[in-house]
Amino acid sequence: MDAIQVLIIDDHPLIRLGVKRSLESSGGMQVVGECADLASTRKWLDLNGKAHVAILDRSLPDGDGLEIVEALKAAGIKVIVLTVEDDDVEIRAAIEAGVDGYLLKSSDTDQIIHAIGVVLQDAGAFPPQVLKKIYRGNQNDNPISRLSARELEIAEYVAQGYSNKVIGAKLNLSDNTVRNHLANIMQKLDFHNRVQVATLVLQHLRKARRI
Amino acid sequence: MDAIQVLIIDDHPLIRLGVKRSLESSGGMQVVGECADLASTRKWLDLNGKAHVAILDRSLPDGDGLEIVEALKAAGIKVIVLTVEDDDVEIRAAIEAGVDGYLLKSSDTDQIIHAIGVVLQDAGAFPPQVLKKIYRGNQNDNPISRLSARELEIAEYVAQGYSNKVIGAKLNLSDNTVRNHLANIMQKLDFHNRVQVATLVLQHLRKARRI
DNA sequence: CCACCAATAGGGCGTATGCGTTACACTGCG
DNA sequence: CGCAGTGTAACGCATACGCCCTATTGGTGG
Repeated sequence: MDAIQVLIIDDHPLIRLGVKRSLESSGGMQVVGECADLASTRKWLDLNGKAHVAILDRSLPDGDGLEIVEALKAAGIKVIVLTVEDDDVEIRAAIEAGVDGYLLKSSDTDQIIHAIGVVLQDAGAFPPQVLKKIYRGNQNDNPISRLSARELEIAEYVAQGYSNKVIGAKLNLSDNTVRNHLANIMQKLDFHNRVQVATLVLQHLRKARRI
Repeated sequence: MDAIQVLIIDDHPLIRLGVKRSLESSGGMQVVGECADLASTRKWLDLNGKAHVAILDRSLPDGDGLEIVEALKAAGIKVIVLTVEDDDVEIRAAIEAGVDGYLLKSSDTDQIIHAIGVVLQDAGAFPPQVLKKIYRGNQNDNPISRLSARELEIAEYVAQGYSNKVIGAKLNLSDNTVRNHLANIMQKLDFHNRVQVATLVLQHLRKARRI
């Protein structure tokens, strides 16, 4: 059997080296490419790069690693995300992007090799610790998702420390209206003042965009 | 000349492997120990482990890597921090803990080898990108540091969404007193409402403890 | 010892906020 | 079509908040 061809996409030279050596020393694997960012990955694909599996980091200097998943899949390359992000939001975003596996950087080298074997059999490689996160995440689903678009807009202004009157001016609304929206927001979230709304929004932002 | 002995402390097997291979392939370096957490590092030191340099990660499963710096220095081991944290707060904390070098995990393997050579000559290994952070950090020094201990305590309760009356009850204060403290806080920070205070505290917490 | 500041506490005043309620227009869905 | 959901707006009321002010106590530094 021919060697399994692996593409490594990670901006940390140390990680690239670690993955490369652990794969090559396991036998039967061959690293056919190393890319440090999205741009070089696209170039590698354009130059007719072929591989069976890509090991993909999320936090790349020029964007989110998930942006390149589609192109990789189109080239017939299985994608395993290897990242430090273990938030349920992040994991779900990766699954929705269509990745075949999700590993944490704290993984052992064996787990990575095992995951590659699994995804090549068209199965999903999601370790228990990762699945647990998703499951728990689905339980107490993000409370902020209950807000309507308009309410979310106002909640974001609240989080920036604006008064109802100022928010009203910004959105061309009566401050009465802003107050009503905020009242509805607080009712939906079971909060009793605007500071709680602000903290929730800030926490949510911290998760949504990685900071 | 004998080989330079290096101890690697990092909870990520991939990073350990990457560092190990890059050091060993450079020639003249020998990895004499690998530890994944604080506890095993202490054990390693107790068993009379000797090394010239330690490559230390900050985020370990059982605590902050900086906690072990003192013990390493006491054993005559130079310490180079290798981490993803590039906040000025984090960098300054490391320098105060007495580390000899500070590298980001995005560093190239050459930089690590170079840093080891530098610290063995009793010099500090702080790349320009790191030093720039500290410098800029010193400029607009953390505004929250202007608050007194009591004010900070109240600011933290504000960030948790409590009203003045509730904060007063929690601290055995009159709500008038809480109000006065908060007024002083807002004056010091040039803020005009409690939400701004809350957001600042939350941002600060995000930096101080890594989340 | 005096000056200064942090911490505590209170009063007063005007405004903002939170809470309940009502009302109406618009949109989409069964 | 009717109905639910959403966005908009207004009113009144009680409370919280922000912004003045004064005052005492205890510690720190000149």
